[in-house]
Amino acid sequence: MSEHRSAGGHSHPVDAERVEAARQRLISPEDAARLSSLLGLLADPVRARILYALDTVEELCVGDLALALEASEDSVGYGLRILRTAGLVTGRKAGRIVYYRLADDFPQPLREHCLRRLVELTRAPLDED
Amino acid sequence: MSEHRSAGGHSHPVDAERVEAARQRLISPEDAARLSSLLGLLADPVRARILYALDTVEELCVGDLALALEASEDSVGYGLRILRTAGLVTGRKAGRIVYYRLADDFPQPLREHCLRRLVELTRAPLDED
DNA sequence: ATGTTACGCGCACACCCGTACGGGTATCCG
DNA sequence: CGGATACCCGTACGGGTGTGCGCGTAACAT
Repeated sequence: MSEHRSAGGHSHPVDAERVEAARQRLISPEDAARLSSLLGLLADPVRARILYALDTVEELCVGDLALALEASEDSVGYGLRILRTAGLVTGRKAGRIVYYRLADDFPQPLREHCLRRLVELTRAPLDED
Repeated sequence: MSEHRSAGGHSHPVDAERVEAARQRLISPEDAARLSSLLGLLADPVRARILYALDTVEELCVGDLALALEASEDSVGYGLRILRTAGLVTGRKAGRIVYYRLADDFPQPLREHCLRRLVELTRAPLDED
């Protein structure tokens, strides 16, 4: 059998029950893709810090944000572009200054769980690498 | 001014107060890196589905996992390697079969919030692209 | 009007990541 | 034993990703 051994390792289950159980309660590839792309937005130190900062002070312009994070204005600008494209942040333009804040429809669970609680997780990592 | 314009867009804050407020309650780059690399593990449909599957049926071997997810055994194997390296899953070897499950010290907040609750978020996405 | 500031944008670069493929090892079956 | 199975590993490759740089634009200051 020299097809694509891609999905053809073994054809018959070892634990047919569990396989079936897993199949029923499984998340679809589409949902997984959505979830992944959403979490992927936090999978970058700069973006994560941006969101966390905006969660605490609610409004900041690009320069001040870069200043607060001690990051390059370029990377902050790029991060904001990604987040803006994804619809997680919005920009209020006042003169030549653009004030960014979390979008009104910012996913509350994401805000609550990933931004606020998971941070504490990373702050108390007793072991790991 | 032809230095690195990296961190030197503007030198004086616009909202000195907010900048200071953000600075104090900020997450360090290290914490952000930890959080990001952790969430980055979920930023892949295959890995996310693997973890979710293992969260529901608690134990599965590689082949059955690939079978349940209808994914290639290669990608599942690769995903498991990443997760195993990160310490999120462990493998119990029984004969030639390796049964995987979530690690004992699997971050509970991650399990609770990202795996279980955030999935519901993706299932009721009112808009987004 | 002229220069400066604040920000966006596009380009080029290096880099990481997931996939596919070919092997390799240990186990089970006949 | 010998062959098939279940899985792991290393490699090569295409594609996506973050960064730095220059330039453009709009707004403010002088």
